[in-house]
Amino acid sequence: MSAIRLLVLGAVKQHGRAHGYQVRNDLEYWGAHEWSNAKPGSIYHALKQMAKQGLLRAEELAPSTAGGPPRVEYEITEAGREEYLRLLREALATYDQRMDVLSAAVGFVVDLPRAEAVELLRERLRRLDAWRTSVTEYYVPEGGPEQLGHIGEIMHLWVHSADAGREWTLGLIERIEGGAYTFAGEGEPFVGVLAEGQENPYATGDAVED
Amino acid sequence: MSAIRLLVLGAVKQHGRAHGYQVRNDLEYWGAHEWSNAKPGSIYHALKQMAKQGLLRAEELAPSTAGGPPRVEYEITEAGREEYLRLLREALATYDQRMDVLSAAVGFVVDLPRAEAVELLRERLRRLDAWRTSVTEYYVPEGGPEQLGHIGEIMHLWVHSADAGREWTLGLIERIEGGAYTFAGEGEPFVGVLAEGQENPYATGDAVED
DNA sequence: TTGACCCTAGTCAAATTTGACCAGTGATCC
DNA sequence: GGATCACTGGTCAAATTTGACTAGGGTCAA
Repeated sequence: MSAIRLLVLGAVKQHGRAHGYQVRNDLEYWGAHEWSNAKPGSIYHALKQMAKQGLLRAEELAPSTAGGPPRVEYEITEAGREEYLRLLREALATYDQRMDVLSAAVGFVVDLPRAEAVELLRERLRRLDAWRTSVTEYYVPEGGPEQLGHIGEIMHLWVHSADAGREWTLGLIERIEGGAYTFAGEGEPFVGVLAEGQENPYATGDAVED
Repeated sequence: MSAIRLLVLGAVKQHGRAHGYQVRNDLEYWGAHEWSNAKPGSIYHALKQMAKQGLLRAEELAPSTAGGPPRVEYEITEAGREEYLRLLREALATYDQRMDVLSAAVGFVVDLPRAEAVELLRERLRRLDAWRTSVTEYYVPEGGPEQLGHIGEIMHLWVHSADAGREWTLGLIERIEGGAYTFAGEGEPFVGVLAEGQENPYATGDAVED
């Protein structure tokens, strides 16, 4: 699973109604072009595809404001809302060592109730531990890890990465349980989209290197 | 960059001469189907594509041993060898937070001279540090990180991940400088391919979960 | 006033990736 | 002795991703 569907669904949902360029702009505002595969082609493709699958409702507008091809505005459907939550839950709970998916999920995590967010992160911990165990048990030959030669370094990398992921997840759980942030049903949600006409402070900056 | 080209080039190179299924088997032996996008379709596609680009030399054989479509055997060309080294060096030095690419690179690192491997890992450290700095500098708003709300957790994740990557890289450099493993030009290289007829101890096991 | 840019809003072909499927061969089971 | 299952060695269509390109309009200085 790539992060693009989650990002695009989330952007359309937060906007209420958006055309491709707005989504593209939001993702740039979030810096997503730096840490995910949010290229224009991918975004427009995802929009069209999800509209075809009933996750979004598309409405073609006349090319009024400017020249160029006619714009299409999208709204999220009920099925899209469900898919959004499904993707979000999956991204939080699974350990697939993909920072882009996890980053996107963290950005949307407050769309869930606080208790559920914590429960999903705990599930993440369980899967991380299971993975760590299976790596150490499964890939260690009888003669000890030295038998593997430099290949053992790959295992080392994985275990190290699992431990780092564990630590970060624990910290996040702690902060959430400690009352940080505003989750679903707790008041004014955090707004992360650009209003119409608002300039993007992060646009085309001398940004994070790829 | 995905890891598939590096993996396939490396497999063909180690084999000297290999057909698609052998490559597929080697990658499974290395567990690559667990941690990279090494599906059959990707492997066969990469072989054909790289043959078209002159990185591999293809030779069609009669469908002798078994039925089914005629097999194609591949050998690495000089251009392929250069591309292999280029991909390997790039994968070691760049910080793109993709575990699959890094894992593949670690698996092949002993194809380089020891000193070069260390130098590439040092470059990796430099880029990691640069990334960490740009994240903390660029994404912190004037009012302090609290302004970001839960979005700050994404930054937190990145910094945490950069620090973990730094630590692992430092450890690896230390072990390599301490004389571990056998690098290019230092004697018998580590053999990581399945000989003809050798059974694959890791095939279709109850493997690491995805 | 025109040429050099940038901004908006996308399109498109090519490359890659996914996941399902296919067609022989050989072994095993009952 | 026929069914079935696993292994070998792939193919193929569909989905996705990439990266370059398009086209109209505005701005701004020479």
